[in-house]
Amino acid sequence: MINKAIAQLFYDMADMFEFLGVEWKPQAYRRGAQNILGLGKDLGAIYEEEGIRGLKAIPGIGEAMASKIEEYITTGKLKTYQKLRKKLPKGVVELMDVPGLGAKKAAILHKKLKVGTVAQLRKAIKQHKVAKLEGFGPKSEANILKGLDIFKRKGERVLMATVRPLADSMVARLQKVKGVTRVDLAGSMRRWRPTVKDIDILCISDSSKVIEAFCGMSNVKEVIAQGKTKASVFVEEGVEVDLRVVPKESYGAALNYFTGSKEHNISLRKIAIQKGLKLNEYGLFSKTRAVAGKTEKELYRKLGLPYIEPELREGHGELTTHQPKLVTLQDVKADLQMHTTFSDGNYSVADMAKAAKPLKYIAITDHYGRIPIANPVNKRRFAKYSKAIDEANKKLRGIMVLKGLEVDIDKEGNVECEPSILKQLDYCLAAVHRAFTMDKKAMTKRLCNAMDNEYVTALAHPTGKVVLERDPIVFDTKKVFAHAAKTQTALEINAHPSRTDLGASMIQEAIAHKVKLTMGTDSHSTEHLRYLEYGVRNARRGWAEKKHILNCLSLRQFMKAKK
DNA sequence: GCCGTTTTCGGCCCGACTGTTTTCAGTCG
Ligand SMILES: Nc1nc2c(ncn2[C@H]2C[C@H](O)[C@@H](COP(=O)(O)OP(=O)(O)OP(=O)(O)O)O2)c(=O)[nH]1
Ligand SMILES: [Mg+2]
Ligand SMILES: [Mg+2]
Ligand SMILES: [Zn+2]
Repeated sequence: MINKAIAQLFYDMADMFEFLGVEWKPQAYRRGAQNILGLGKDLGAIYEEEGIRGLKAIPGIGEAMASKIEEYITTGKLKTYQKLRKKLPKGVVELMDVPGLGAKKAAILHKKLKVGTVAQLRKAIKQHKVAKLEGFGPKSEANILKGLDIFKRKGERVLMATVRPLADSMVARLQKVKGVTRVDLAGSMRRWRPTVKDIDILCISDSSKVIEAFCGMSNVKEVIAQGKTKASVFVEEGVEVDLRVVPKESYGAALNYFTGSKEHNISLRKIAIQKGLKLNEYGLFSKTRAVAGKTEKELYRKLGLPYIEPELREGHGELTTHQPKLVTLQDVKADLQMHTTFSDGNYSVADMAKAAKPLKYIAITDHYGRIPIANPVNKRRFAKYSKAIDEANKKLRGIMVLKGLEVDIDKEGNVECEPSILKQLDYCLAAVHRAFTMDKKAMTKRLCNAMDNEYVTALAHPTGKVVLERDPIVFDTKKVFAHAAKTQTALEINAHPSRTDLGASMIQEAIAHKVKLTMGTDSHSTEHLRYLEYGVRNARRGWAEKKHILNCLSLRQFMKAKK
């Protein structure tokens, strides 16, 4: 999709406008970018079908941005962006990425000291030139250095799954503090974003004692800010943790505020204004009288809205689109991707099956083919593999093991496995494991060819991305999703946190194309089976319902419904 | 730059914490 590229250009333009002190355009461009990301439909397709008018129908996109989108679609360039960029090279705007430096201060540094990069900023501080500037002082220098050396750069993110245990333990520690009656994870963690910038924790307490306890925790390396109602710390684990403390009667409003997203919050606050009310983290107010605040449900109701699930609160149309009943973990009856000692897994077929209960069925999908690193099953070892699954099924009670494989797709889209083997499978995953960079057209053809194979049940981790590490492969989503629907090939929601593939927006797009989805944890050990919850949360973020995911079916129905 | 059944002009979410500002701007959530 071209959407991401255009949204990024708009975000960059917003930063540059902000740096230049231009009013309102930053907000406007960010809103436009945000809404483009939440579209679930390709801008190119919209332009093709409905032209400029279609583009202007997108909220936050008017004359100016629509014609910029048109320019980018037709020429692949954006003149306004290039002009701005010429004036403000990346290094200059990146000054705003230093914690504590915003547009105003960055602009002063650039203007008065000719600082154009982070390295030059460091040098200026060493010469104590910064402290002499108006609006700066000795503490500013120290804080900027801290920001550079200790804290993360703005926008730097970590995998949510890696910090979740830390977050849970900090919640548990806060629950033990005297006077604290409730603690919740909030922010992007409560929304189950695959990556997070920080850990946000909300608690109820009438005293600010909890703030002292929080800032004094053993893993706190640096206290960034500490006040009466909130504090921010940087912990040894290398992440920022924000705590917000409110009284009981504000808890619903505060949980809503701190869960976000920012865009969702702003939309709710605008609705409040329209109703002559005011919404903040303490409650919903008519003049000074609280109309709601204790619970989130009450808050949404008083705003005339249904309760919105946290996973949907991204400012992606959740207030104007009917919210379906989203899939839940209990709906999922099976885990459809995992590995055993037959390839690169650490446990036997029976071990994985027993650990996967109370699921009703699983697919063992060991690697097949030639990648030596994954110790793949091959033609010679397949009989033994097949027999092991049959034997396990004879002994197992309450869970059924499907015979699967994860086979490679070659550059042309051929599935690298003999039909004589494929036809013995209950469930065949095909995946791109090499040659990730290809021409878009060729990649699209490659995936469509693979789906033409009558034995391929689903494409595993369809985009091949590794979160924060490897970019997705590039293909024409419209063509691939249409072909998946046509050939009845399912697309996988790989639940492993570092895959999260398909991701939320593509899940939404796939559903719009009537594509069937499957879900698998890609477990290589029994420990990984719990990642199924991440898969479900990701599916919910993609607005998926039970009916969209094949492994919500009973085994019998699943066998009938799959390709 | 975008938007509107009370507006085509005048708004655009609202509050906490920090530092050098002697009364509040900047940054952030
Ligand atoms: N009303 C309002 N709320 C905000 C604003 N910025 C942040 N919040 C709220 C919503 C956020 O979800 C919550 C936590 O802020 P964070 O900066 O930690 O963002 P969030 O956790 O959503 O994402 P992250 O993964 O941390 O980048 O605070 C804002 O400008 N206005
Ligand atoms: Mg956060
Ligand atoms: Mg935060
Ligand atoms: Zn794979």
